[in-house]
Amino acid sequence: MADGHSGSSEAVSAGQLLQFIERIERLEEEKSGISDDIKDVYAEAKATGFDAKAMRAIIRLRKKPRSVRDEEEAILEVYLSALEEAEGTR
Amino acid sequence: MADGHSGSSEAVSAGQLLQFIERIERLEEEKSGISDDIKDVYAEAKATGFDAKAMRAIIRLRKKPRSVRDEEEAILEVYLSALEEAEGTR
Amino acid sequence: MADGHSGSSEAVSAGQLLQFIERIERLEEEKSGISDDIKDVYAEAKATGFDAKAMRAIIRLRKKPRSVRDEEEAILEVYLSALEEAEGTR
Amino acid sequence: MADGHSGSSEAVSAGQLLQFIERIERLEEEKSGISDDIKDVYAEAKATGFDAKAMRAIIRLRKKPRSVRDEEEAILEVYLSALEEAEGTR
DNA sequence: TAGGGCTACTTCCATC
DNA sequence: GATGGAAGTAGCCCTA
Repeated sequence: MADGHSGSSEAVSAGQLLQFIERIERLEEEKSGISDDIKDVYAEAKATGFDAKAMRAIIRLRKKPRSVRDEEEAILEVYLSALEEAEGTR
Repeated sequence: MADGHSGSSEAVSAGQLLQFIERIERLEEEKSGISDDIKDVYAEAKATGFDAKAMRAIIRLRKKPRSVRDEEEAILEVYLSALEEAEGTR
Repeated sequence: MADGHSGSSEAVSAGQLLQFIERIERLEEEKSGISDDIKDVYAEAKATGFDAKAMRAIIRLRKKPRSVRDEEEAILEVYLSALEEAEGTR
Repeated sequence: MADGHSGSSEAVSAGQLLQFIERIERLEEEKSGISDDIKDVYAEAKATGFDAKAMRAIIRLRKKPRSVRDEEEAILEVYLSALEEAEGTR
């Protein structure tokens, strides 16, 4: 064996592990680069006179429609059944 | 019965529901008060010259049973040596 | 000096640190106990026939009024100004 | 001008705002896609027999510059010995 | 084992 | 420039 303590299957595992780690690290780098880009856009918008906080609010709103509909429908149902039950006490 | 659809069992349910809700709300208030207390202690410690981050690390360490901690460290070591090995083969 | 390496100020510091740590740990224990109580209430409610998810929705709703009002007013303002501007393009 | 209150500069602003918003939304979509990719890699690694938690720990370690890591460990050690000392005096 | 809820951390913004 | 507070995000756990 080439080195003092490793057989081929451990070598394979070690190599695989390293590959996984490095793939993740590359992806996280990309992700972080995109986060920076987003920051830049906010900064540019701010420099143009826009309010970042308000922009975030808008983006949040535009993002919701799907999730919001789900959640608010659920809440509505809850309210409705709660009301039905509460009306039973009158 | 006064109205067309509610009987005493719904009344009971609605009352029970409200009681459950209110018990939970009281507990959450307490919990949130304690969170505030914890923040206060960290602030006080910080004012005394201690490093909050390190304190958090210590508390985390003390929370985990020794055996768990040892095992996690062991796995980590194994992985780290595997990576060293793998990097050594390039 | 009593031991081989510590002076009284270090002793004080060490004692203070320990006290801070233990105060926090006690508070976290209380907090975690309350979390457990909350879980118990949910479990009890569930056993009584209520839907925990719906209960959570209700509690969320009842909790909001303050924060919601803030946030949704803010969003409303944003929307209003955005609309004012967008109308300028017609 | 067609309406009573909007001039070309508001039109420009509204258009700019929309452009900023859409740029950000596109970037956030990319970011979220990458997050999904990362999850996939962890899942694949796990299926291969690796422990995701340990992998995260490694990635965290590799991300911090050696100097930072050393310093944090040093502080932690100091605090830990302080605690040992303080507990020894009781 | 996948999903959702909870917790904790980090990052960002506003204030002094 | 620092500090505190708030928001968004990631990791963990527990249930179904």
